[in-house]
Amino acid sequence: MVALTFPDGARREYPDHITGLDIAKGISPSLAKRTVAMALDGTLADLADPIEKDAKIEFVSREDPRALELIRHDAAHVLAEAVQSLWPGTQVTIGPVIENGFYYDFFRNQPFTPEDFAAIEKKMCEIIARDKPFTKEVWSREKAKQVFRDKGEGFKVELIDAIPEDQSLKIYKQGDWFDLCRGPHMTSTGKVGNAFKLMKVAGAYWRGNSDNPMLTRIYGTAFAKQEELDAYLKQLEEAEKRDHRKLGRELDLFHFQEEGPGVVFWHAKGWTLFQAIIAYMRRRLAGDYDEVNAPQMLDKSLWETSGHWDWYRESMFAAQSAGDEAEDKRWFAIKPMNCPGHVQIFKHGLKSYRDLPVRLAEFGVVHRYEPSGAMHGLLRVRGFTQDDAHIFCTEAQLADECLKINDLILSVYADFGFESDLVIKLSTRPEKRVGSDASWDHAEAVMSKVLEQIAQRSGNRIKTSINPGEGAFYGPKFEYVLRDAIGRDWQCGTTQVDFNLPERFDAFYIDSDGSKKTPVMVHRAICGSLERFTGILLEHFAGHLPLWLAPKQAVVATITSDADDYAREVAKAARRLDLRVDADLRNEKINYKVREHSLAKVPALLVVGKKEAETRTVSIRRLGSEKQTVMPLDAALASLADEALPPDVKRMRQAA
RNA sequence: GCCGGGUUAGCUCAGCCGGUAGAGCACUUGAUUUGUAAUCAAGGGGUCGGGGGUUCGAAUCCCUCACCCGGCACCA
Repeated sequence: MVALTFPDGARREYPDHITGLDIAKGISPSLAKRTVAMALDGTLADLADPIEKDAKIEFVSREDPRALELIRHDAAHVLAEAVQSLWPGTQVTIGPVIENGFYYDFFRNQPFTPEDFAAIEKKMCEIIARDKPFTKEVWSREKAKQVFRDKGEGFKVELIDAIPEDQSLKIYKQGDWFDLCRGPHMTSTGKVGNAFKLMKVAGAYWRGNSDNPMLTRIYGTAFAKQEELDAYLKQLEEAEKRDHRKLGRELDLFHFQEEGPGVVFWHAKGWTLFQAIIAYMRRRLAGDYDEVNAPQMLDKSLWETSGHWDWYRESMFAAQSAGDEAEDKRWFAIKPMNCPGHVQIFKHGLKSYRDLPVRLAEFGVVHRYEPSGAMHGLLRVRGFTQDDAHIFCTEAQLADECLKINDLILSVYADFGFESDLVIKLSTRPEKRVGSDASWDHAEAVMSKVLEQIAQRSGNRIKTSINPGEGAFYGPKFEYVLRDAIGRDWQCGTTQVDFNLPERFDAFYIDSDGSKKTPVMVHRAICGSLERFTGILLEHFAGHLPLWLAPKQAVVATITSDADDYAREVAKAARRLDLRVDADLRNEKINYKVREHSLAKVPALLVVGKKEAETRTVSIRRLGSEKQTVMPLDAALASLADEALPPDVKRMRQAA
């Protein structure tokens, strides 16, 4: 007998091997009908599974949030059946559920195109309408391999070989069609419903390895209800509207062109925004860091010493004299990182333990030859500016330095409007690395402890996790992941502990006992790539930047030319308060001007007509609002100037 | 880098099966002095991404290169 506890707390005994379906039927036929799966002790399972031990049982209906992944998973199977019935000979591989839907990878000589979607979706609807039950069978390894081999499904055979020996092989049938799958599934294909949509096709390597054949992946999404699907599609449209590449063009911030793949042409307004971010970061570093600047190009020998030449040569740019007759035809590497340069600065002159920690910061421009397919607007470029720093310290100072960096990172993110849903990941030693296991053991131990402390100090507000094998080649790292206004995650900051580079470069300090010691080096970035961070900010704010970041903070717009002199006066007074202001004296209707500056996302419009000129007031209209507020000029400007203060400056003023 | 799709005026896009280019916005000029998201009119602007091929004839078909987009792989 098994004892099952129901959600209402009732506990009943049933014979061994009874299935969820039998129990549901026993309770009521309507329950059995609307139940698509069950959860045993919180774990989803097939409703037809026999129950072998005592558990808490819940019947999951199609509307249950937990059913969503089942709907999507089942939809992936339906997709696979549809594709194989339309194009026999297409091999199936895997079809998992992902964040916003599902995909299925197929192998076929002729890739699919979105034009095939209509036919596939039609076939999927047929399969769903047929409403065949999902049934599960457990096959022996031999039988499964034989069956799939006979069907010409080579990829499935490979998958079977990869399944650990102690796991049984489950086959799910939906009518005649079947697939190897770990499940669980709903009771029948009809439960998928019609709120699904195929989204896009893409190439994807078999098992994620670029040495393997390329498969065709079909992405789709599915929801319990049509309204949810519609809402999701709407949300995608919204995300498209805040695409920073679109905003960059519309707001005249930057552009790219063919001659410079992956390098940004910053226009005046974009550069103003970019510089506002750097100016903010500089203020945040003042007092703790020394800002330096290391050369853009250095003899490649330095990169050989650091290990970058070995590790990343394919991803580096190098330059030499363009003259055929030049005496010095050495290769200079254009810096892909600032660290070797900073080590040279540290090494210049003898350092005492009393000098440590030495914190060298640089807003250095680095170049990396990113794979052509990786480039993406500002988010992935070949030339970018890092808010980089390297801290040279003693072992004893290491943990404190990491915590100090953490404090700075969190407070910077908060100032930019990223306060919640922060995740910090610890990436540990990769397979390919430099340095002894002992030094990695040590570095990882220190960082694990620091990570714990960070989580504790945040009151467990910050989530932490481990990324095994994802560390840099010279040391483990923390990765700071923030979440934007529409729920997307971005990895920005990083803290990397490095016991290797200082040693490779023979960097040392004189300890209190007069001996030479190798310092520990911490690499850290807060925004990471400032180009990328600018792109993230644009998408986060949908181009509607807070006043302190907006490149054009206000426009003074006249209604008639009678107000021209006054408008000039207003603009001048605003500039005296360090506001970034333009005057729009064109002979245009105020409607026209309002529309134009609103589209340009200017945060504040100061409209002046005859009335305002006579009373020395301005009519303020804020972006996103139709409301107008008439205020005396001085008060209006003072309030704007106050709002335009960067958050750190505001804090300092308030403290003073 | 790999797979697929794309590149037509400053921007957004049309141009069917081959017959040497079009719209709206923007721009320039003129008129309009206007009260909170587009005033009217006229005008200028493209060797259809580059190169090659097929053809009497190519924006259109084929090849190739570059760049862009969606994924994959990569991201010191």
